[in-house]
Amino acid sequence: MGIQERKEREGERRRQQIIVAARRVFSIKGFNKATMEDIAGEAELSPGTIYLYFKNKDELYASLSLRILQYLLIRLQHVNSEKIKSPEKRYAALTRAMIDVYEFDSLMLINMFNLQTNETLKTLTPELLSEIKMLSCKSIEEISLIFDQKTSDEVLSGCKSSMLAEIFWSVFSGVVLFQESKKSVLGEDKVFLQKTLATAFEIFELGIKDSLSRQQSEKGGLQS
Amino acid sequence: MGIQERKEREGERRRQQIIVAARRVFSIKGFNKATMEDIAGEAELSPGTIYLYFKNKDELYASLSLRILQYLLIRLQHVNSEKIKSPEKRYAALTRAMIDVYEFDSLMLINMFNLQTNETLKTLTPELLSEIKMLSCKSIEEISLIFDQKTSDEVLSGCKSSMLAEIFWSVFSGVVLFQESKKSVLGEDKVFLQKTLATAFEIFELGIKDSLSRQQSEKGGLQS
Amino acid sequence: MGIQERKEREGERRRQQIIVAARRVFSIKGFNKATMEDIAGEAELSPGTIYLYFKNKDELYASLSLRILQYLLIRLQHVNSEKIKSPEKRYAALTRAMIDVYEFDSLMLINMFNLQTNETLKTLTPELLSEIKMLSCKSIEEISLIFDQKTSDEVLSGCKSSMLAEIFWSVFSGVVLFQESKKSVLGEDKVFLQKTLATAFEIFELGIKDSLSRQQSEKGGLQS
Amino acid sequence: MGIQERKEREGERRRQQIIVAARRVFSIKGFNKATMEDIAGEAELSPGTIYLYFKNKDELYASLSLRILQYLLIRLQHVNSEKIKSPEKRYAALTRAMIDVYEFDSLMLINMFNLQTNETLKTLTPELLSEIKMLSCKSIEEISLIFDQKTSDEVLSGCKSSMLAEIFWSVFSGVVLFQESKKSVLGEDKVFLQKTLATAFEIFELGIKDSLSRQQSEKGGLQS
DNA sequence: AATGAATGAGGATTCATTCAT
DNA sequence: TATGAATGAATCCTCATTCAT
Repeated sequence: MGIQERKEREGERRRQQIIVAARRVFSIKGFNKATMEDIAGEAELSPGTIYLYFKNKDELYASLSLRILQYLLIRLQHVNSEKIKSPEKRYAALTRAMIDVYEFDSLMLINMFNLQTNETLKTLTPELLSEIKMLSCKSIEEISLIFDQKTSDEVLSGCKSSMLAEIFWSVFSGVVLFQESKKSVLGEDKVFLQKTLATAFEIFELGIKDSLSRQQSEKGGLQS
Repeated sequence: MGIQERKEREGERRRQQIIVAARRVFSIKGFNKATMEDIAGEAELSPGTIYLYFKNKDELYASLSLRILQYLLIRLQHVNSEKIKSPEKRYAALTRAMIDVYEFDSLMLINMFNLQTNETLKTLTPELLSEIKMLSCKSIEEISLIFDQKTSDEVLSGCKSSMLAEIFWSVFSGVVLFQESKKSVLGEDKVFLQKTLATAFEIFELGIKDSLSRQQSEKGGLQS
Repeated sequence: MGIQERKEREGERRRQQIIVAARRVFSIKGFNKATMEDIAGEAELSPGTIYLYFKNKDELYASLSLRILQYLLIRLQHVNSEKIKSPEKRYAALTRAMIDVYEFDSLMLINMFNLQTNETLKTLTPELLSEIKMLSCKSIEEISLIFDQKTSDEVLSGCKSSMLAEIFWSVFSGVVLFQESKKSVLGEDKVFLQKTLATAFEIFELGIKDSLSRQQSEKGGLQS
Repeated sequence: MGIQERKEREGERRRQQIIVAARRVFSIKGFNKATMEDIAGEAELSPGTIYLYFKNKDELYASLSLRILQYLLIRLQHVNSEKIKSPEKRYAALTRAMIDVYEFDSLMLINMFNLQTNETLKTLTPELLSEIKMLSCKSIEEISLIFDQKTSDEVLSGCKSSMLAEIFWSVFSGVVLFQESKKSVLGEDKVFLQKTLATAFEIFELGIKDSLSRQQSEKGGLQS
């Protein structure tokens, strides 16, 4: 048992070793220009070894997303598990969670966003694909839940909260990707992503609050 | 001259023919998996012919972005040229412009957002790259100007309006990309992108308004 | 039309050029040890060109069999079309046909026999596979027909003639392969295959004749 | 010594274990497509272990032939050692021996026939190669001897009997391989190989008898 | 003796790009 | 200008074999 366990842990370490190398190489060279040999070299392994842990290049790339998605989901579930009553505090916790995720591994986060609108998805193992889908859906649902709880006492339907969740997620991904693109296109050196994110979330929060209060008084607005 | 002109116009038609085909193929297969032969087949031309009009695959891909960026800039400049006084109406015009751009060619728009954090950028001709940068920057500036005019009479600094512009841009791209990713990852069939976009902009607008009014009274908040 | 035609003929020439090279290389190095680069080199083409005419290595290998199978079928159909009355002469024509096929291209013939009991079959295009099956079946049927006509006036059922055809075919392939193996295993230099084949066919003929005459008198023997 | 012996016996058991697994895998996937890992898995051993018992893949494959060849030779020697006088009974014993060999291990038999015209031969150790050659030659010689004895009192030269032996061998291998190919190419489900073999041998026997009797009377025919 | 993770050379295949027509 | 056959470098991936444990 102890041996079995140690071996599995050893294998997991290898996987991480490869993932770390792949992350570095992919983020420098991009998916297409990065070769498996590059990654093997970065991981100080031979190319063949990578294939002991990942079926092919596409799956290796997609696996990068998995870790950040897992972290994201755990972080969001944690927010919900705290059963925060005040909507404002719940929203603040959500915002904090997203920024945490970003800080946890921004490179992988960007990889993930790229993956999601990418041809690579179409060539993945069904297992990996459904794992990614499952994690994505669950995360959106958790965000939705945060908004749902928040707005349940404020007369907003569930359908509305899922849309809020999607928009919130969009704002997040949009800001992250835009900041990334600024580096390459707009030539900005220092990126104040956190500040921008915080501002974006703040604007978003204010907007929702206002929307809610208007709905209470007018029973109109966003529902249409 | 007449002949010269007709030839040029003929050439421009060919370029468009190729661009249209490339747009279709790229949006179905993605940049990496799409081959020049695919595109040539779609355009009912031979591979060699494409190289008479585009230096290589990367430039062809980048050209797709160029057209939409040009349209975007023109649309934004038009908003500003109208010298709308009321901040609310100016914001509404901006929102309308963005949705126009989206409807003009959503496929290319998505391509462009992908391009920005993509390896493709790294291999472009300097001319094309700077063209893209220039258009992107100008567009952001135009948006910034819209917010600037809006808020100039509302005690917000220029730095603030450029950040608003960036966040607005992020929200836009985030929503567009998220809707795209929903198709492939989340498995949604019908996508109500326009509605989502409208809602996102509405929330954003409410948030900004609230932020502004709070600033007036408290002289705090977002500036920090 | 003339241009179209010339191009097609040009393409067919290329195919033959590749097939000839492949035949040489496969027969020297065997399937596994022969590389596509070897074949390309032998054909004085680049590796990529081969893939314009053959889907992959397996299909190229299988295509070698196609030509000999086609020749075989035509040769057998010709025998049947001659409507030879005398059973002895019909059998002689069959024997001659088989030896012709062998002389036409013995290397390809051996390749074909190897192919038939080979894993390669499992990875072919359905089209190519069914082409091979069709040709094989038709050839056996033609042989069967030769025996059928021969024995129709000799009280043998169709089932019997198809078995005769299979055994005849087996004798043929067995002799060919054995002679080939003698080269590599038994170290024989000069191969008297024709003589051996002729003898085998002669023995086979005598055996059938005898069998038939016995059946007539005894109504027993082979049918059981 | 006791320990030594037990170890050797243990080792021999392992060899057999591997051979049995290899036979299965090779016959399902063929030589090229079968991997050492496949075989190791089938034998419930690790890849490394196989290399303790067999020098490499080629030798393992060749070893499969060795066993059947050894069995064949013993069986044929047994026929000759019986000193059967009647030519008919000797021939019947030969036929019985061949069918025995087929039944002993048809999979390996087919493998062996494939081996003979295969690239594999070219990479064997000289020792193994000469072992195979030796067994093959001896077997042919034994068959030849059976015919020789048969025909010695029937005025046929030794050259003639060796040719008979080769043809007999060819008929045997041809029928076996053809039946195998029927499975994959002709799509037959039930294979009446034994019956076909019996028929083929019967035809062959009748042919030889007839040939011999004709020779006696005419002093012509096959000798040429 | 047995393992099985790691190796890395080797080969099939692809595809952007060219160029003779 | 247009073609599309040909190219061949580049790269993914396999798998027989090894060797430290």
